[in-house]
Amino acid sequence: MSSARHDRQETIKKATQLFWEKGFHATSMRNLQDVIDLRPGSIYASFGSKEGLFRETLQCYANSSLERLAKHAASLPPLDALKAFITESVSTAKGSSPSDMCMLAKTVAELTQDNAELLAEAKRLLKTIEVAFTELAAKAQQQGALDKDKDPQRIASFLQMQLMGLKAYSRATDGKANIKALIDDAFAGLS
Amino acid sequence: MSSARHDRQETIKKATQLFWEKGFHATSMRNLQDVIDLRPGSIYASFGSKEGLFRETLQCYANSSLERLAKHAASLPPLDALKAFITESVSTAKGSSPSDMCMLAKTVAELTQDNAELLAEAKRLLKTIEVAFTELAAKAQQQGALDKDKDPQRIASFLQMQLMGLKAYSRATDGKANIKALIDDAFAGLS
DNA sequence: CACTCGTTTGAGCGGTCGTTCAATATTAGC
DNA sequence: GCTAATATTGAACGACCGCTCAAACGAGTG
Repeated sequence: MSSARHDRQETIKKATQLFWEKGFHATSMRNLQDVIDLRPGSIYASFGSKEGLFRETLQCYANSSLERLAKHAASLPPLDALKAFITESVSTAKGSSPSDMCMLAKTVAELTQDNAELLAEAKRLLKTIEVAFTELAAKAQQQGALDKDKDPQRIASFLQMQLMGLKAYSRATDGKANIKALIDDAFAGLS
Repeated sequence: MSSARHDRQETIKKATQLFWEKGFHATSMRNLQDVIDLRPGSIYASFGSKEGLFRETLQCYANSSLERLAKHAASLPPLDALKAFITESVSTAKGSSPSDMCMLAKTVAELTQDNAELLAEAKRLLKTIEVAFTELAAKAQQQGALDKDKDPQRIASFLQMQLMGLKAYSRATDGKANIKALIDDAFAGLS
């Protein structure tokens, strides 16, 4: 269980791509077997179930999102980092990435109480991203880039909501819409 | 085919509730058979396939959305009607309605090219709602409630994006978030 | 009431689903 | 190089999927 012959991280990455593209229900185990090149026994020995594997892909996705955000925060002022992160999230979603949607938002949209644990996990991971937003918003206030009378929490939830809306709208319009204008409008009330 | 013994509209309504709640893939025909109280033969005689029935539920959902919007537009100034519609869409979604999500946005998020026709239909219906937004935005400009140098098309797409984001965020937070504040923030740039 | 013809029924089809487990292959320790 | 321990394989399982169709039903007509 602990020392697998295959590269666990690599396996999760490949599974993430597939789940992200097709969603939980539309992805079959046989689909996964082909993509991650493992037979059912190995998958179940490593991850326990389809749900178990999916949970790890959610965490993988959330981690890489947080890393992207941190990368921008390291080289840009907080508010610019937030805008850069959101712009990147929405626009890179148009081409190379599996779906145009946020995988966590897509999961929250798809799942019901029939998969309560996965639904709760996706919500929890979204919250961790929002917390990172809150920290950056607070930092922006300290640096005077943002009104100090605004609640950083409220700004963070607003940005999270914008990100969800932007990705969903981008997908609904096949990226034909003027996304850049929409992002500018979204940030208009802040800067 | 044309004269069914069951109430076709009532059947579609019930199916809409179920599809809206669980999504296309997670809703089984046996599920539907129970809810709409028809046996498979009748369903296939009336709607042809699961996809055919789903398509009609999408149209049913879009129509009732457009009717709600028209209802508000009949008794309120254009901009207030838009805000009332969005507020209603997001807040009624918290309780009685099947999902907290917009059924069309949920469908666009869930489906892939494996169901290309349904995906295209959901996108098309979203666009019809956006067109209604555009008309109201233009009317608001004529009445001086909105800057005339803003493109009504751009305002409409912004509002559509906001609506998608609000519903998705509301679902992700179990409606615990301060949705009213978010709506105010969303409209802050307009009024 | 008998006949007609479109509607409804529901058992059941072929296929795919997530999952299991005995058999096999691979590695690590001596 | 043998053995014990562990990872991997893949055929197969029961359950459920979307869907079909011969048979039963029932409203309208004469």
